[in-house]
Amino acid sequence: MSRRDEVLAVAERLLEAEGPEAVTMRRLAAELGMQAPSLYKHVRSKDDVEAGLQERALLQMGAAISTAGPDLHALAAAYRAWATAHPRLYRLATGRPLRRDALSPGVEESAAAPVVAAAGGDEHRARALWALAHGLVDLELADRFPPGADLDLTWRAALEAFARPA
Amino acid sequence: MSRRDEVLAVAERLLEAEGPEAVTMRRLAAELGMQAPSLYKHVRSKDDVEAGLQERALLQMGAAISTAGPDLHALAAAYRAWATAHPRLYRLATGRPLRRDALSPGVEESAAAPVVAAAGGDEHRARALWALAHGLVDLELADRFPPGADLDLTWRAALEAFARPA
DNA sequence: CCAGACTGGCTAACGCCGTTAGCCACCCCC
DNA sequence: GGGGGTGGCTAACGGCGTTAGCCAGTCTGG
Repeated sequence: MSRRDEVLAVAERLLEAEGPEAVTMRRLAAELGMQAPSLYKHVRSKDDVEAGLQERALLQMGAAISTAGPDLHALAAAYRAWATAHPRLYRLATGRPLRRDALSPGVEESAAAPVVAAAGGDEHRARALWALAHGLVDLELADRFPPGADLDLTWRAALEAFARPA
Repeated sequence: MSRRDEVLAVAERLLEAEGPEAVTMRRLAAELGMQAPSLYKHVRSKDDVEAGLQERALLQMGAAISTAGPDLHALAAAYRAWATAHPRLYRLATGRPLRRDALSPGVEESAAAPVVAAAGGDEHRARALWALAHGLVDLELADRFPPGADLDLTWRAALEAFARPA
């Protein structure tokens, strides 16, 4: 585990526990028992830290949903479960543009593969399904749905549209 | 137009023209020909400014999509058109939690009404449709789709699932 | 007609932020 | 045993949101 990964691990823990405003260079450094400028020996910038968190999120999420198999409902459940278990990491990862050049090769594809499989290989259907899941999660995490709405039912209604054969 | 609304108008213009990092209290003040602390005579905090922008976005977007009528494709096109015409305002508005207490009453409902209508009155279908549109827009604005993907086709594929009768 | 309050500007300052420059102790290898 | 890389440190800069405190103008009630 490189020093950079240690920083990222601390950042992830801090982000999830106390929210994005707690993830400052000074705080990260303190958590690692050092001073803020020393962080720059392991990490290029704060943006670099966030890019690292984004990649971590992609990896974790890809792993989580690839265990679900090709069933649409199982896949959706896994997606939703991971996102709500790591809400701040999810929002940080999807909230910033994807830096493909800073990403280890293959990460993006392997995270997308289960979705494409569940969509029967149709890339447009896969993207639509992904967008549906992301939209539901994102709106839920941003408290956009009226309080008391039964989101289980909403997910069922949403997936039914996709499950129905053409 | 109250002084607060003037601040919000400048903030919106600045946000869309130069991005969120340009919307600072000092910059806003300069744009209005005053010093930063004077802003606090018209606005409670920067968070208050962002809440105001969120409400503005909701109002504008509600107006934009209510002109589309009950047709699913027209509604989706209007939604997508507004979001891509005001990408940073869209992301700011959906990126922060909805402060219902700071919202003029009725704003949320009237923005949601066209979607519910297009979904045939089914609230779960309406939320799913909303999430689908939001997800597509949000992922596109965050550069998550592979470059070169034909998003028009993706939107068509997505809407077909919802248009198909049960 | 004038006194008082209210409005809306100002300067100075605080504590935080990310980041850079420059320094130095340690350790490993030739 | 000396040289260079590694990984800490302090000091500092400019920018951020925000507060305190001040004051000129205006408007209003007696």
